[in-house]
Amino acid sequence: MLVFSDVTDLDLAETLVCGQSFRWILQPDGSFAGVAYGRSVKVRMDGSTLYIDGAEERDRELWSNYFDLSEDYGRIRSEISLIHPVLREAAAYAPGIRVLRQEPYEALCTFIISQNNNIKRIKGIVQRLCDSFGEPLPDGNHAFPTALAMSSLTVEDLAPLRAGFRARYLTDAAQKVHSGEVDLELCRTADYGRARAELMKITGVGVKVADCTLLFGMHRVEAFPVDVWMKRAMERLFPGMTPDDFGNHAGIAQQYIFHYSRMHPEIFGND
DNA sequence: ACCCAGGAAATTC
DNA sequence: GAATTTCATGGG
Repeated sequence: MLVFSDVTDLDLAETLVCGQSFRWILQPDGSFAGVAYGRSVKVRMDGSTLYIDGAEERDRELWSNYFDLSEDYGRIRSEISLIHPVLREAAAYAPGIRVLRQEPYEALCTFIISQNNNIKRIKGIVQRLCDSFGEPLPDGNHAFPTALAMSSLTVEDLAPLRAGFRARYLTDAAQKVHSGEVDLELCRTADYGRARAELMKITGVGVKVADCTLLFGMHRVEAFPVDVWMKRAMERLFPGMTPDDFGNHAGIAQQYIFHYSRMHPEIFGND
């Protein structure tokens, strides 16, 4: 059991099941069970104390990194709140959202799966992908499969996932990442346009999936993914503004806006 | 039966 | 080149 005290600006429900990660499952006792970096754990908060059950002391840095605990989200909220009053309201609405630092290849695959899909079904496909091809862990869960493990699979092998037309996108991603044709490490440091173009070499990766991969897998917080929800939110809440107007923490602003929009569907109703 | 879902490729105009 | 259609699958 790992314990982090004095944790602020973290709400597990807002952060783990709001559509940035697809492997966390709410348990009957209120904790969240999930796997990251090949570690299967259950996490819960009590006040400002974060408990990670099943984690080892030597992984303290790994989990601190995963939850981005060294970042001061209060300061970031203050800064982005100056950009627009509605952004201030969205950030204040769910101040416990953090941008997780997920594994790059996992973020890539899960957001390939996400296209023209809904979160519930995305989770099911990801679950079957891990159970079928991920390394088994001591408690029966499975790590996210590596690009190596997936590189030898065919679309027929992936049929049980019921991923539909996305199956061939996954095999293409696995092969290009494993071969090095697509360099995920380069995407961490290259200038943004270059990083995005690198990911878009993969069939099935367009601007939006690339932006999500960069934001959630490489922690490129300048990314501002625009999906159907964000497009509506931009039109209704931020008319005339573009992603460039949201600053160097645009990705964090995006998460506040995305969550706020989904929690207020009436904003977009019958015009 | 119809529409939509954290889009992108394929086709058509 | 820009606009439209198609792509599997499942739930409402």
